[in-house]
Amino acid sequence: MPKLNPPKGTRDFYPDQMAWHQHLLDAWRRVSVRNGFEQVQGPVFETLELYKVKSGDGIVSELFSFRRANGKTDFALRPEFTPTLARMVAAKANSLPRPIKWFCTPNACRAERPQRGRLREFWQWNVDLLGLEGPGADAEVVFTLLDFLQEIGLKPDDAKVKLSHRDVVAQVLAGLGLEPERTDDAFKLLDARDKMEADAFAAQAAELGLDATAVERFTQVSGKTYAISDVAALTADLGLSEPPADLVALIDQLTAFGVADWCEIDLGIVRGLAYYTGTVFEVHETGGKSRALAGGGRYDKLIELFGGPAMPAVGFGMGDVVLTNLLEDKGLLPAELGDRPDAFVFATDDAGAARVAPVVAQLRRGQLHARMSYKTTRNVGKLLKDAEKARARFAVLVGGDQIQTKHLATSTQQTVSPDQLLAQLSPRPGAD
RNA sequence: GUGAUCGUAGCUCAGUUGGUUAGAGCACCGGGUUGUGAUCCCGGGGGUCGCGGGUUCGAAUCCCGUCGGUCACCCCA
Repeated sequence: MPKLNPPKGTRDFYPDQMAWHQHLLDAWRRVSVRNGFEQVQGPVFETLELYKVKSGDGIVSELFSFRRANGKTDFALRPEFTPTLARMVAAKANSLPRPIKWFCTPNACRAERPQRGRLREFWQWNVDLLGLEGPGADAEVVFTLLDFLQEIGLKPDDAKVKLSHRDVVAQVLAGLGLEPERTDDAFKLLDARDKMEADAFAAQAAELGLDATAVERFTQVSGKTYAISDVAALTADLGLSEPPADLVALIDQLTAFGVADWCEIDLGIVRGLAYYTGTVFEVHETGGKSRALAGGGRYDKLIELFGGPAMPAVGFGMGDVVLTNLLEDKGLLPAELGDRPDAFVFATDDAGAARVAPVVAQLRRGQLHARMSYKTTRNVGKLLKDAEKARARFAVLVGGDQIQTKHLATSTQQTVSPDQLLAQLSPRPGAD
């Protein structure tokens, strides 16, 4: 038998890792729900065709695609959730109450070589708000994202939402003399900016037909971030007579949601995707060079593209890999996340051994998380140590003639009758 | 797909110019100290040195190849 390794770029979740993974999924869900989003789910594979709608044939090499033996249909493991979401919304667009506020936390697979922050299988939190126009929807989605970052222990010093707006950037570029049909090329160049030498960037900008002054202004502005309160400086640097209305409206809404201190403006953010139509944003670690923690924006034409009615939409995705890396670096990964037992039951003498199973059964039927020792030793010290290691709230010492409970945090020990046991061990609000 | 770098026990590592049956600490498992979370003691499982060739009387050690991990490029929905 050859070595059976997990496939490249996938992870096995042993109990320790699974405890964190579940904690993360729970946090994503908790934050989504309190922000008014409903959970959805779709298939882990779709027809290959679905993934070509948005991304074209070029996407195929990045997918795990397959065909059944003797089958005629090509399928692919989902590389992202958005096509599924668009398909689901398009299919029932006219019967769904609006706005549509959905979230999900699916896994996704991409056939790329793994590296830091990117694996071949990952989990991604998707939050989408459809059927609602205007910057208020954009801001609510951004608020939800920030609500999570705060929930997980991050502060505005740790990470920032970099906001931009495609129309504003396009407007600025036009003002600098860019031909409208070259706007997409300019977006691509902006997206690649961080990985280019300054003069190479300037040279390519010049190729777009911008003159020297325009290139300089464009370079300067796209490489700079502005505090959300500093739109005046941005306006001046852009040489505009008044602040861009779209940006001002968005800022006003974010301020109303109380998250201005998390946000900054960075017109260099355009996102690679061609389908974004307005607001775009990414979350980055402050000062960090790692890839974006999350990214999203407005995609008002997408539902149409998938055969649905015209419907405005805004959303974002956040992967588990980069986030976990960041939290690990910052020491924010919580320790001891596993499920704590309410009781750890063991026998203190041979007569007690026969009574362990009934006690455990009673506790479990009473909704308690009860574990027991599988050891034959009657060494109470050792067994208590096991109870402690299991992080149980109570040890239950079962002897032939009595049952004792020991609250491990306080070392309070008392003898209880069998019919009192369940009530005594049941968690009370406010207690541990 | 391109490039760099690393592979000895679950983890961190040791292993002398190549030389008997490859070691330690921690972790894990069982037991003891006639028992209450410490300390201590005894015992145990676990490695074909990533894998495959080659050189050699002899390879964890030298050479070649390959696989895997990590990082960067491409791409990033």
